[in-house]
Amino acid sequence: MAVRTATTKSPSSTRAGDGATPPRARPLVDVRIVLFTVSEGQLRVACPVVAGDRELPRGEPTPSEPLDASASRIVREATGIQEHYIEQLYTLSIHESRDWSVIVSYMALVRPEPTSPALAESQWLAAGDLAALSAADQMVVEYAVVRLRAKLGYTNIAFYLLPETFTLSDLQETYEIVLARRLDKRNFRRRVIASGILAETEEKRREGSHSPATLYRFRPTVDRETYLTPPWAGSA
Amino acid sequence: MAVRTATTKSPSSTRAGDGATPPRARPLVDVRIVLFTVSEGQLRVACPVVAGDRELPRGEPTPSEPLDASASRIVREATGIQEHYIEQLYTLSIHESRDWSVIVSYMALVRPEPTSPALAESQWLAAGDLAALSAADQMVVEYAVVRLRAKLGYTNIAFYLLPETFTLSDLQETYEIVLARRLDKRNFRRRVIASGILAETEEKRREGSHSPATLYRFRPTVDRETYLTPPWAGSA
DNA sequence: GCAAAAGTGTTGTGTATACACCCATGG
DNA sequence: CCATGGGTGTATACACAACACTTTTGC
Repeated sequence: MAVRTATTKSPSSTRAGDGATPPRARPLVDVRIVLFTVSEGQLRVACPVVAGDRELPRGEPTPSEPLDASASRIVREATGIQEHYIEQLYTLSIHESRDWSVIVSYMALVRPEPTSPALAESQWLAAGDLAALSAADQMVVEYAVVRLRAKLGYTNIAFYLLPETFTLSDLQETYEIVLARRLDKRNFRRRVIASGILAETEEKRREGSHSPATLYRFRPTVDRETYLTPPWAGSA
Repeated sequence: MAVRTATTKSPSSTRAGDGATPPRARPLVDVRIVLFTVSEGQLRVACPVVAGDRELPRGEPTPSEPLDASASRIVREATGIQEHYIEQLYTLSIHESRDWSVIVSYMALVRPEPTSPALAESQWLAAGDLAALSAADQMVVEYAVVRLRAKLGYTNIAFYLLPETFTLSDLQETYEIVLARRLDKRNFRRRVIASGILAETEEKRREGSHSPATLYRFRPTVDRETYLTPPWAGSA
């Protein structure tokens, strides 16, 4: 079944900077980030208040950065937080308050730092209660949650939601919060141990009236995150 | 581990159209599509020649279309072909010939039409031989191939690379071409039958000196493609 | 009658799930 | 001594891979 001969001439009418065609109006490129953390038993999203409205951290890229670096910078500028993981989600074109924007959405994760969280607690919304956000922002968050849940299954990503060392129960709790369902303790432990991403530490944590729990850390192994992330993720 | 109080004020310096900040230079939003087909035993990519160079179909979005519709229109304008499937890949910011562009890349599929393929055969490059393309375009194609291969495994996507009806051998051949490896006939047939995505037709195809082969078609069932594709894929 | 592709089963191996009890500790 | 969470094993079902021969047809 060959693709046979018959040339259609038509391109170039929409070409970029070829001088012949007058320059078009350009959309605003608007990078928005869904920054997650887990705190107080909930999956939360950073939603700073800007001009009275809650919104996702957002901003424009600059020519001198790779796009992923722009996203990271925008997180920092909007929240004062440096995320621990960031990944692009999707790009879409919308109209919002008379602007034409191309929104490039990102998902980012930050560990619940015990020290200086840099963003008031009130500025974190539970992922299940997004009514305060614009429709576009809600859409982006919903999708980010889907992606985050999916990626828990086949990557190390939970790493970026936990402190340096943690117990297996901490890890399981994080999974359960993000997935919003209970997991079987024995199966969970077996799987996560078998996967080899954890290293047991010497220490144990003793708290409460029960056996002390072994602390683990994630192996810095070259990890499984490179699955559906493009090779260039982070060029200029 | 609560996220505690300490507000950092800093956003809004990078905000969009809030009049206070002078308008920044905006990048060109450049949509590029990797349009695949399978022909003559090869996975091929549409690379029309523009101004003497081979390049991926590309163009700018307009305010009145959803972004995915822009991509589809650009395919049509650049190749004369209406693709059968299209999906967004990734967005990145690059400098190419003095322009600052935000490239939004797409993967599209078109069935090898027996009738009027609308693009000269010479304008299709084998996916393994991309030397004629720019570095940025090669990067995009490489990634599209990765995604296409991955998606073969858990979606109906091969549907869009085959004619209406086809034999199991045709289907297997398409998989083998895209994946660039051989598959076991019995396992392949069992899996694909068990998945329930195929419907047997009445007809058989007789060609060559051997038994006639049963023709199948894909079930129009609501399909598995909705996995990692965001819910809004196709809004305004 | 022979070349060429269609079609067809079984077995082993690994992976995911369901499920319940004892142990160490602090108070 | 008791309440709390830490930690452990087994049986079953399912998915996947390896593997070879018979049948139908056109020439």
